[in-house]
Amino acid sequence: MAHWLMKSEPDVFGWDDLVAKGASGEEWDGVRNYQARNNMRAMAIGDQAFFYHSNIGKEIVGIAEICALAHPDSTTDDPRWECVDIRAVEKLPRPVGLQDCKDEPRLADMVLVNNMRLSVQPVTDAEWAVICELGGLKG
DNA sequence: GCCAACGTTGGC
DNA sequence: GCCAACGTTGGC
Repeated sequence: MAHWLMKSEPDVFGWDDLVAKGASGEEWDGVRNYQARNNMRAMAIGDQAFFYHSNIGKEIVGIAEICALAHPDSTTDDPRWECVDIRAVEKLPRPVGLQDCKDEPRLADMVLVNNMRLSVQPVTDAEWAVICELGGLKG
């Protein structure tokens, strides 16, 4: 199973908002970046993604799961843009901050650290395990 | 609120 | 196809 990381500004749409959507989840619309879109196209049902709060908090707060494959973004008529649906799975016992990632040598190559601006990123299995550990999950 | 980094757009 | 201008993102 592949792993991902998705960013959101919590004052626009945060972890609590995703939890409130329940099992049906939420359309991850509004992405206008080819790399991010390509990542979403590569997602499979059941893939898991870290949910990252940008700007406010700057930390990974929980784990979400892909519950719908990439489909046209309903917020635009532009056929280039697609999005997946995600739903909340589990909150991290301890949020993992951006600084925590920068301070962790095993995460030195993480996209979050090196290409800060990409809003939908792949996460390697090794990085996933490290962050689960830092976040207080068994993995 | 500022500004640096990055991606996209559009003129040539 | 290049590159300058512009817009957006996101940390600080």
